[in-house]
Amino acid sequence: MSRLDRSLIAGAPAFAGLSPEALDDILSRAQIMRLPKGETAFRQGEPADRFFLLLHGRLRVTRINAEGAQILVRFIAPNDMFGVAMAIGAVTYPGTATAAVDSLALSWPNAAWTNLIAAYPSLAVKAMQSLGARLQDTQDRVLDLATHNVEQRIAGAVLKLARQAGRKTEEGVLIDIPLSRQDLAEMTGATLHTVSRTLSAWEAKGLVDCGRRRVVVRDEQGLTAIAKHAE
Amino acid sequence: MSRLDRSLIAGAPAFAGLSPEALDDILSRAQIMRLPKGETAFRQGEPADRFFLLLHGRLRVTRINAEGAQILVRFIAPNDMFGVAMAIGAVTYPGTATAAVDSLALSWPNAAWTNLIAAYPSLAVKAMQSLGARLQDTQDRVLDLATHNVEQRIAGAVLKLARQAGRKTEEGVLIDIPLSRQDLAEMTGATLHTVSRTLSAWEAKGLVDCGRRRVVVRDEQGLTAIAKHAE
DNA sequence: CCGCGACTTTGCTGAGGGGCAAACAAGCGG
DNA sequence: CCGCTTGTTTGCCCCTCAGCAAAGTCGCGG
Repeated sequence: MSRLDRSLIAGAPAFAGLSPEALDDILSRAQIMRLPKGETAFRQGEPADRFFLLLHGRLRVTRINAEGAQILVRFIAPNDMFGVAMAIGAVTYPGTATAAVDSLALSWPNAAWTNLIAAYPSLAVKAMQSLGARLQDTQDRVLDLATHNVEQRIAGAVLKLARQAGRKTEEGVLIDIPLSRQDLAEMTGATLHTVSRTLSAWEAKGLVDCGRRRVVVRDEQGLTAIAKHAE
Repeated sequence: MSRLDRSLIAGAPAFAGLSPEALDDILSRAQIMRLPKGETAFRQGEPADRFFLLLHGRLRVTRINAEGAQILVRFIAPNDMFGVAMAIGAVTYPGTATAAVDSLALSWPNAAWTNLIAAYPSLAVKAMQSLGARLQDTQDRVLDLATHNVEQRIAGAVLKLARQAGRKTEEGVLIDIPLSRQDLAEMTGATLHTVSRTLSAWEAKGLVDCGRRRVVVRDEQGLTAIAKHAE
């Protein structure tokens, strides 16, 4: 088995500030895995036996309820840790993580978690902070759902994605993840029909430019205005 | 200054399993505070310099956005820790905690957090788990908002409150917190008008019995049916 | 190069529920 | 015990948006 180079994880905030030896130690317990587009790292309800770090690509995390309704919880970006169910005391994964594009991840067995945070306490602090940030985000989303209408919510979601996964092009900011109308609907609590209608209207006004699973933001200002205060 | 007795915090899950000496040590750095009904432990946006443990009473945590829209984030029960902004790397409190009834809390300066988790690592683990549970809860709430209609959401909220703060009476399960229509509206993303109409309809059907800031669940089964599947 | 499946668009309809307005309790302080 | 503040109820209107239906399109796999 070829050794993994420590540069793989040096960029992850969770491991920031650790010594090269520590990184090597951490890496020595990791397993690398390829996740071709469409494949899942784990599924909701499965026993949570490993945790992960995304090296490359993007994952989509979804959550489904008893009635079969689904939401898109978040996109995972490179250097994000995910599936840390053990840390939060969950025995099963609370969602499903699917590769939105061909991706590459490291994974560790759950048993490594306890050892690692004992050896590197900063890891626990970082994990808690990222959990806290996600809690804030999720609470903001509740506030958004409770107080904004659909058009405002879609605008907010698109702007957020543009910030998280935007790539500048000559036409505007391209959201660099395959993003269907259905995805946007599951992010905003709308139907794909309404999302489609809304994007069409925006396209007519020159705010965005979109195609099959593709959205380009042309007028960030305009969208921000809609997100804040639908006139 | 009178010493605080360790029995005060022995019941808190965060401190479960610690030795009496540890509890005394932790208590020695704490300050006790009375929170008469209506008073706040902290307000959203204030610099977060202390964290808390509720000893007695109930607190209501609210969060408000730039436009002035407000949601009720959660109720804090005795033995819950709250305001642990430092642990999650927040410099200001992300919400406002107000006493819903006369309450009693302990508080520690932020500086104590680092010392405490270093001395008692189980505290960090517990904190992470409770944070994880809250994240799960909040994500469920997003799913709820995105996929259920208002009546289902109100039913869900009432049932949850009955479980968290219910007290059996001869008429049914009384929710033992002053709970206005407005509160329920802020929990479910509805208007107080709609909440009022819904409760009136339920009262007519004998599902609940309610008055000023008071709700009694008479037919838990019936409410559960509504929450799951509005016919 | 064709066919099929996945994704998107658009029209129509109706109901859920928000906004507004006003009347109505129920405590609380004086 | 009265008046006022705070919380609640209810009616009416109208708009947003989901539901249903059906017709495109794009692109991949054979």
